[in-house]
Parts: sequence; C-alpha cells; structure tokens
Amino acid sequence: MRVLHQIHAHILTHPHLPPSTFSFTLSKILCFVAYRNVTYAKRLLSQIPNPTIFSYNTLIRGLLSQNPCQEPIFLFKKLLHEKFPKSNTFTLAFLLKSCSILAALKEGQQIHRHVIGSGFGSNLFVQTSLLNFYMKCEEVSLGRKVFDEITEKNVVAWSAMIGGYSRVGMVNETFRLFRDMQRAKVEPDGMTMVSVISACTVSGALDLGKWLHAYIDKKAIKNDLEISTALVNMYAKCGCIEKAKEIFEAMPVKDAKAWSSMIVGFAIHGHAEEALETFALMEEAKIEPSNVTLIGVLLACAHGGLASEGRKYWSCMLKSRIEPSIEHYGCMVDLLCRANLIEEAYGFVESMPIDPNPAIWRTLLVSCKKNKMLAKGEIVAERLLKLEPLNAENYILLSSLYASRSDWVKMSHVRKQMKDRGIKAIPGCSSIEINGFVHEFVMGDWSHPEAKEIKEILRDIEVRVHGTGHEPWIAAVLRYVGDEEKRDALYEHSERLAIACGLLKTKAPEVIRIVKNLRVCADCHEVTKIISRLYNREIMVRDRIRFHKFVDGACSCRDFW
DNA sequence: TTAGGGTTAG
Repeated sequence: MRVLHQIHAHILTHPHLPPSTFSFTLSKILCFVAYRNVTYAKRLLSQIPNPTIFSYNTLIRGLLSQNPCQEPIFLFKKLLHEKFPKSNTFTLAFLLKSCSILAALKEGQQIHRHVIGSGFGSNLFVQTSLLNFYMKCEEVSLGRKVFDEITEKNVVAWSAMIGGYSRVGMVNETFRLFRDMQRAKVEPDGMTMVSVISACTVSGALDLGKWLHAYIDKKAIKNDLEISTALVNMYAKCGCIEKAKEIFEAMPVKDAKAWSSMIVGFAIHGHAEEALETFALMEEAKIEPSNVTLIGVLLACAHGGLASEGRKYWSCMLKSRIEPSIEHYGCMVDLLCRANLIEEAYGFVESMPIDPNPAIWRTLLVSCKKNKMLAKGEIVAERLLKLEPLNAENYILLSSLYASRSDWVKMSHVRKQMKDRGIKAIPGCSSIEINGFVHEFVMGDWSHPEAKEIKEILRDIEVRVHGTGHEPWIAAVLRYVGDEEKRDALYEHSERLAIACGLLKTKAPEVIRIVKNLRVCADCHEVTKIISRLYNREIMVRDRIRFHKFVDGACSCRDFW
C-alpha cells in the first residue's frame, strides 16, 4: 500500500503527464486498491477525469469483497441516470453477484431486464451470473430457465446450476444434473465436486458420497483442502465418523474450516472427548479457532454432559477475539439444560446481552417439561409464545408439560388455543438413500410407489413391537382424535416409514441410515431401539440435532438427547 | 492498453 500511495502522490504532483496516461495509471492503482481499501478506492475514482466503465467495474468488484451492501446497486442507478459511461458485461455480472449476495430479487430482476435490453443476454458470464443469482434467491425455475438457454454450457455454468440445486436441498435433481453433465462430456472440476458432495451431506446419501469419493480418485481431480473438507463433512454427517477421521488425519494442510468440520462431526456423534482432543490439537497447530469451531466445542460438551468443561471453554471464549453469537448462547443454554441445571440456564438467559431467540426459550421449555417444572415452564412458554406464536412445536411442548403433571384442563386449553389460531405442526420429513435415489417420507403421506408393501412392514413392526409389551406414548400426539388414531399417527411418523422402506428394500448387515428434519420423538426413539433388536438391524438416525446409532435394543445417545 | 461467472465448517 505504501508504494501505491507513493505512485499515487507522484502522479498527482506531475500534472504534465498526458491525460490518457494519467487516467490509465490511476485506474491501475484503483485495481490494486479496490480489494483492500474501498474508501481510498472511491477517492481515487473521484480523481480520474471522465473515468471509463473499467474503473467503475473495479470499484463495484471491490465493494463485493466488503460486507454486503446496496452500494453497487446505487452506483449502477447513478450510471443509468447519467447515461455515461455505459455499462458492459463486467458491470452486469458484478451487479448480479451483488444481488445474489443480498438475495435482492427485485433489484436483480431489474438488472435482468437491463441485460435483455442491452443485448448482453447471450454472454456466458452474464448468463452464469444470472442463473447463480436466481438460485441464491431460491427461484429455482427461473434459474433453470436461464441455464437451459445457455447454448455452450461450460464447467462453470454446470457447477453453478448443480450448486444451486444442492443448496436448496433438491438432492435428486443435483445428482441428475451431475449425470447430465457427464453425458454432455463436460469434465467436472473441484468446485463441481464440492457442490455434489455437499448435496450428499445434506441428504445423508452415503453410497453416493462414497461413489463421488472414488470418482475424484479415478479422475485424479485435485484433492485439495476444499474437497477434503467436504469429504470429512460428508462422511461425518452420513454417519461414518471413522472414515471422516481417516481423511482428516491424512490432510497435509488443515484450515479452521477443516478443523471445525472434524470437531462438529465428533460432537454430533456424541464423541465429546475426541472433539475436545481435536480442539487441543488445533490450538497446538496454531490455527485460530473460528466462531464455528467454538460452536462445535460447546456442542460436544453439551452432548457429552460436560457442564464444567463447557463453562471453562465459554469463559475462554469471552477472553478471546470471538464475539459470542446467539448460536453460542444457544449451545450454553442447551449444555446447562442437559445437565439439569435449569435455574442456572434460566439465569444465564436472563443475563444475556442480546435478546434470546425462540430456540433458546424452547430449549428451556423442553427441560422444564422433562423435569415437570410447571411454574417455570409456564413463564418460559409465555416468553416463547410471545416471540413465536405460530409455531406448533411450542404448543405441543406446553401441552405435554401439562400432560406430564396430569393437568388435563390446562392441556385442553392449549389445544384449543392452537386450534382456534389455526396452527398446524411442521410435517416431519425423513429420507433414506437406496441405490443412489433419495426416498423422502412425510408423515401420513402414502404417495410412495411401494406404499402397500411399506404398510405391510409397518403392520408387522406394530404387532412385533406390541408383543414386547411396549405401550405407545400417545401423549406425544396432539390431535383431536381417539387413542387408537393417535397410535396410528405414531406409527405413521416419517422416520418409521423410512425405516420400513429400509427394511423392505435392504438386507442385513447393511445399516439403515435415516435423515430426519425434526428431533426424534420419545416414542419413535423407543420403538427404533426395539426394531434394531427384533429385526437384528443397525439403524442410524440423524435428526435435527445429532446422530442416534441403534444397535441391539440400545441407542448411542444413551437416551440423552 | 487493464478484469469476469460456479464451492467450502453451525
């Protein structure tokens, strides 16, 4: 920067330079400066007489590397208003990038209209930026339309579309497009692979993930830091923590993201000690922990029941450069609640310098319910319902708190409140990958082509589980129906449909791997334990919070979740 | 005379 300042000063003090050289040199300095110091870049731009579009583009690109802001859009409006200099494909691509960062749909669509009007609609860079913008705004069909209109699709265009599908969770579309890309004879690169692996991570598609891993080796795609991190994350989230560890240990270079992936992986598997050992090794390796690393560490302490260690890491964090975020506070509340330190957790929430979010109040309410703390639970529920009056889960929790104390009057009052307000529960959704296809199940949805066979397996499960003396915990079902229907409702919980599908379509010793969008309910947890014993199958369930490994009638979480 | 689009740990 010092040298740049000197050149800048030299130019300004030599006004005899030809105007074109003067402008060109300043615009070159602007290039170097834009990423580092936007304020300085703006001053430079103001010193260039009649700056070309190149200089404006440089500034816009610099602004993109800063915190997300509307400034590129304001700058574009100014250019449009002044009609000079005219924007080019670079301007439009950078602006679309800005809109994608902000997920600014309206502004991006205005730029799209400008793209068409200015005749740049067939420029590959602009098209790729457009499709990426729509996908970041989760406008999937608009993004796909732009993609389909690209005549010469290169690896970047394919990757942008694949990455877009992956981000919005359209797993089967991600894989389908990846296969289309191969058919189109476009070779995927590292970035493409990271996106496809990430889709496996989200959906828990282990077999596809393993296939991709082999594909990377076969095609000799450079197995760099990003790919290795994606693989560590994929194996950990697909239930293979040992394989994740193997890849992680073989990595020659590890950054904070790689370390965090491993730590979070151990944490969600309930391997608290290994998570903390890994964190200690990270510190030894002098890699600065990030905010996510600390979330992993606190998560590990919470799931491992290590309250005092958690407090220790918390106070270390307060002394560090990491600003505790709402997620960190959430982890601490979870940690204290799991250790049944509910009063301490409540005090902690009361003293938070930032407003507690619904998730934090819900954690407290779950604990109050578990410990049948009615008075405290009512206070917590009031705060929660004020913040989030439309979430069915909150009413279900409060209702089961009353149920746990046999307060049927208050329980039915909550149910009525829920009914009057027209609040419906978020449907549970579970998935299972079989032969490269992810089957999704929503509670009570029988649209699966093999629904009849799945129903037969469910009936078999019901009879056999009943034979062990298990009584369904029907208080978990909040519906205005008789007990029999409630029993049926439990048997139609999405994870049971997915487990039944796994039993139908796979054979032992293959592990049945399920991914669920919500937490596993108490009855499903109990029944899955029984199924693992009765059918002699290992069942892995990844719920919203963590992994459960069911083997021979027991769960790896030791019923602590 | 200058430059560009796609990924990555919660």
